[in-house]
Amino acid sequence: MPSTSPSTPPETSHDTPSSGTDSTQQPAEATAPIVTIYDVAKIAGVSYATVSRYLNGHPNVSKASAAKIDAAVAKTGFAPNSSARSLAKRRTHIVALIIHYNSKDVYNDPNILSFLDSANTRVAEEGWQLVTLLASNDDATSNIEQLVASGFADGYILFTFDFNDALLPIFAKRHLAAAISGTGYDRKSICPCVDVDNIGAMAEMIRYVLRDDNPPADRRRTRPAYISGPLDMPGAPERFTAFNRVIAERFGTEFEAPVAYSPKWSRDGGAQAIRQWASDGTINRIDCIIAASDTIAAGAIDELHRLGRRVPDDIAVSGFDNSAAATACTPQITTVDQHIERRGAVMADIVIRQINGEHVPDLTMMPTELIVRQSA
Amino acid sequence: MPSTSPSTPPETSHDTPSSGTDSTQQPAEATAPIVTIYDVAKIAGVSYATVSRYLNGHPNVSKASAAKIDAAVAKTGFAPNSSARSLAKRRTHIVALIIHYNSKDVYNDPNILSFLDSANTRVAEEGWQLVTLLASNDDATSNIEQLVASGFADGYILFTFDFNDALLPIFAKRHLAAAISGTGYDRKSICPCVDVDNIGAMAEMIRYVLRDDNPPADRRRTRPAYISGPLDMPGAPERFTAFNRVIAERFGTEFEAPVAYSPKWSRDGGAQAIRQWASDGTINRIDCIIAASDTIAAGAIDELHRLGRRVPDDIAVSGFDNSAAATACTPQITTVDQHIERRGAVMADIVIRQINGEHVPDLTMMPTELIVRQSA
DNA sequence: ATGAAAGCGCTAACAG
DNA sequence: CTGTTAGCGCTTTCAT
Repeated sequence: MPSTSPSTPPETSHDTPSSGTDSTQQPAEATAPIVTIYDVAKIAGVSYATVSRYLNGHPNVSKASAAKIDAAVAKTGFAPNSSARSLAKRRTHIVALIIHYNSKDVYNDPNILSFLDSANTRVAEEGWQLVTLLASNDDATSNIEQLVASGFADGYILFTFDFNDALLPIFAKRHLAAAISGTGYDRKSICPCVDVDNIGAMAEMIRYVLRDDNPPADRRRTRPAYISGPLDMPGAPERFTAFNRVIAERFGTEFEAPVAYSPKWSRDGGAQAIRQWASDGTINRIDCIIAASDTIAAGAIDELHRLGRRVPDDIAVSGFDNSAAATACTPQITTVDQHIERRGAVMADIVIRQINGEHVPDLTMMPTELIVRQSA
Repeated sequence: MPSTSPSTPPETSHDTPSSGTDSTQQPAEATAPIVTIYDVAKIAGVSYATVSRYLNGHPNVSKASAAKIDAAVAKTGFAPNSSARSLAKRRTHIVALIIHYNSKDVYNDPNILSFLDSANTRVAEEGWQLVTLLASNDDATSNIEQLVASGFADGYILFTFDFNDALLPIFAKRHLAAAISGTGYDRKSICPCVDVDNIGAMAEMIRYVLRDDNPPADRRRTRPAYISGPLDMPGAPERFTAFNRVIAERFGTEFEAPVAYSPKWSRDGGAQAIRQWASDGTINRIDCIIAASDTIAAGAIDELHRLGRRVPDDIAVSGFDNSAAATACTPQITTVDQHIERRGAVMADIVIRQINGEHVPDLTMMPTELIVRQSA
């Protein structure tokens, strides 16, 4: 009876639970009874190839079969096993978003969640799945490295990598569908970048803060200072360059503006800069602060308040990002909107197109917008 | 020569790229040449079963073979395909963390990232992979439903589901390894819960705010008001219950304290409550506000400042969570630390233990801590 | 339109 | 210690 040829594949455990006597109710607890495509085929009375075809939307399946299959699927609650499917199709239909941060720093970036949501939505539209991997320590990072090498996903979105990131080499080596946020990496050897024109946008902001056509003469800002973001992370060097350029152009190359370096994109970095400037007297020689991000600006404003300075009356402060920190602050922060909530979708799109074999640009620049509020 | 018996399996495309002449450099571009365990076996000169054994840390592999395999792996950059591995082992080694939020609300929850980091670290320790799925819209949610049914992960951590969540039924139906954050679901039918004693913790806070042993007599708070979180989400009902109880116990059951309902766990909800109370005069009849979360408290404080009220001099405000919002505020917020940064690890642990077949408690309560700062 | 057969890349008994 | 033999559950020619 068991003809050696697998006309219906190996009848191992595949058999509807109790095909006949359903008397002895098992003690339950058992792992969910795996229902396979063979079970469905048997119940529907068609070959499993037909079930597969139907489920994958192939044209040639009769209405009769379709109906029977629908019924069987409904009855069994069948869902095709994702590993088996991926193995057979050599496509996982997964796009992985890798967030690389040194653990606690993650919390300082108010942009992450909106970026994530944006990418998630775009990928979901495609019927694929976005999964987020958090590389926040060495363990996690090396696991992820392994995962990437194992073909876990069809494409990758890289977020917040510093220039020396341990994960970068694997993307440089293997030719994977990917996109990275920010420029300044050794671009050719990695993957397509998406960024904003940090230099242009920051320059616009600084010119706005230093504007002399608008406010009353006694409010014109002439003594600027800068708080930089971490220079080993994308965006920070460019924004700093913009500051140096505009200052040189406005006040001459010999003009020396105070500069502080925040080691992270955090409120704390902003607060520390102010404390330092307060202790060395710099604070009395400046009338506006250009901060490299909203969080840094917010931290600075907090500390200025603590020292009894009024913002913007005594000193103006500008930010960058238009993140939640900008509006949660009093006064609300004048900033640059880099539309981070669209960046995720744009990057997802670039990855998807690569997966589909399309060509994508090496560099995509997204627009920015000056948002004038009360802080500057 | 091709002996029909698959001693070395089907020699389809498996052959090291140019095994001999490496003259004609291909135009590159091609998809990464898939290197399999067969390639490694062939190069190492052993059977692929031996390679598999060695790579999976089985005891019986000779040093000689091991060395040859190491060399072959290094040479080829081989990494076992994750789909094939999962299919054969019937284990994905993936734990999925599902975050369910109505899109933009995600940004209002400052707890997410620290929770995520905590879970991520715990899962990575195990050598498994945590992946985060964001159910922020219908598309994404139904994709995730499908994914869960397809055995995408070995276990699931459920975060921020409201009581009527569309994803809950699938966990109730299939018997999956999972853990959910918060109580108040129809527990028996879903999965193990992890929570804090919201009632106890909030009661402690309220008693602290209303304390009469500590502050000068003219600062004793006797006219409390409450701003509730969204009552369809875990935690909110319990905290509200605590308020009602303590107030009744302190001032009698007929005492009516003003109550506002924030539709989300957001700053905005706190601000709106204050605006409402300002417009109807309630604001003049209260001297302390118990807010259901730090974000709500922060929004309330902002708005109070805008109205020229001093916190805590004119009115005290307390929060809950000890999130970043609590310290980013001036004055810093007196709150309850629920150690969300440990919750992720605890939940991950519960899921892992289920996967390993261990028994886990239906309900795990985590400790809380009253954090006294300046706002109350 | 549908069944049979082969195979995706890997693990895991089972014999030696 | 190692090779052989079966699958894991699904997709995809290839005939029919």
